[in-house]
Amino acid sequence: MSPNFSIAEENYIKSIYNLQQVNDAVSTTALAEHLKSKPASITDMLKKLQAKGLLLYNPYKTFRLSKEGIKAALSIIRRHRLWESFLVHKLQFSWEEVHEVAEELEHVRSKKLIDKLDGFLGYPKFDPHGDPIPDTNGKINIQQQLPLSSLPLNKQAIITAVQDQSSELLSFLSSLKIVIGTRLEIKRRLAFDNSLEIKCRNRQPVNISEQVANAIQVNPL
Amino acid sequence: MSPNFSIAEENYIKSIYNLQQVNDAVSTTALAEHLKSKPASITDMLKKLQAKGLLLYNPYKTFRLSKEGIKAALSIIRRHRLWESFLVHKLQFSWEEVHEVAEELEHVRSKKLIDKLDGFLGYPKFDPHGDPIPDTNGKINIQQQLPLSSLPLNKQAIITAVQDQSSELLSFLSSLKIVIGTRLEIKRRLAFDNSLEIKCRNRQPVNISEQVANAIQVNPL
DNA sequence: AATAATTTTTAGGCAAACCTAAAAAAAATA
DNA sequence: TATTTTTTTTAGGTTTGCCTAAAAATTATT
Ligand SMILES: [Mn+2]
Ligand SMILES: [Mn+2]
Ligand SMILES: [Mn+2]
Ligand SMILES: [Mn+2]
Repeated sequence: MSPNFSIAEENYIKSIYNLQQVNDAVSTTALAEHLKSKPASITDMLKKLQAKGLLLYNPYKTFRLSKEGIKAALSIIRRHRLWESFLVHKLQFSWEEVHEVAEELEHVRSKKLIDKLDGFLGYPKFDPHGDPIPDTNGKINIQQQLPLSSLPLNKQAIITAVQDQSSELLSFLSSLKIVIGTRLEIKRRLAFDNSLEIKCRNRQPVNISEQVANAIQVNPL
Repeated sequence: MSPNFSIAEENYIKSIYNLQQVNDAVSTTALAEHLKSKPASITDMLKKLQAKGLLLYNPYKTFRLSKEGIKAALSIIRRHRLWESFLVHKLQFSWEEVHEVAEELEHVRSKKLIDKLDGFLGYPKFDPHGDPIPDTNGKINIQQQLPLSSLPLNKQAIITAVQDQSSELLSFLSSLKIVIGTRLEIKRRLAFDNSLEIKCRNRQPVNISEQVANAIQVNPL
């Protein structure tokens, strides 16, 4: 059946998947930073993943997940996002607290557990950060979205997702009442620092930095 | 705050706790069998646990958990039994399937997660096998019970727990409709093999072996 | 009490997953 | 293109948790 990966291997597979979504070519250093480890450790693991057929790897050049590797990544991501949904909707965690706990829960490898959890939650399509949840066959609907920083001025859009790396960012957005589904538009863009003045229906406009605008994904109306 | 133990350490602590409940003196070989490893590996870990102050250890003689070690064990057992309850009552697992999955879930170390899960389940006092669940402070109510094999003839009793090591045993009992709360009495004891003929109210009597009777805990009425 | 059997520990090794420092390759710059 | 800088890999080492085989201690038997 489906092979069993170690926790370390799973964390590598998921990180590589996430990085290659953004940038087709993943680098050893980028992955080391993402995983808070050292480049030499990355190389060790790249060789192991290649040996297991999960990675297409040209030493000194590029690497990316094989078909097999992507399948494994989607299964881990499914677990991660379902647990996040459970924590928020059943245990009343707030959206910025769940990532860390899900980072551990995702490694409990029982297909039956995850499929039952999915049903218990009512087969959610998105996690609390707006990211799509792969179904039991690993099918994922990547939604059409762009970073808020690329949205034209005065164009209405709905927030579809927020990159959930940092819980600080998520609680900051919560405090501004900026959540998944919030409708907004950009009123002004400062050339000086690329910060944005954004306006939600019947609310005071607020200013956000370029970095924050990059982390927010929107779907233009 | 509370120190963090590795998964291996947690499994050792829990096994030692369980063994010393039955038999005050735990032996290296017994622990090795319980953990499906080798005596030499046990000795390695005993030294580590002693160094961390979790174990009172006299080489070549006996060992048992320190106060600190018992506290750690109860916390792991709390997690294990709450997850088992979740799996049975929320995800409709059957009682013989849950042990294996809970064996992994128990290692997710987040006090907040477990306390919220406890509330979500309605602060259950017992797990699906009838074993008491320690509360958030580690307090556990050990119920007055004895193995069915020690129950006198013709004395009514209620099943309070079943030792859950083997899922085979649990599904066997399910098929006989013998579950937690079932009221029964022993009608006959065969000296030949110590097997028992047991009778539940308005049901046909059934025969069970000495080993099965040892695994069933009862509370005499 | 001496010997035999059993249990436990020690000695030495291995694999996984990390690390630092050095070497090699690739990319950037002059 | 030659040189410098940056990136990546290799070499060698550590810790954790496991193993087998041998030695030591304990317990059982004569
Ligand atoms: Mn993880
Ligand atoms: Mn998420
Ligand atoms: Mn376990
Ligand atoms: Mn149980």
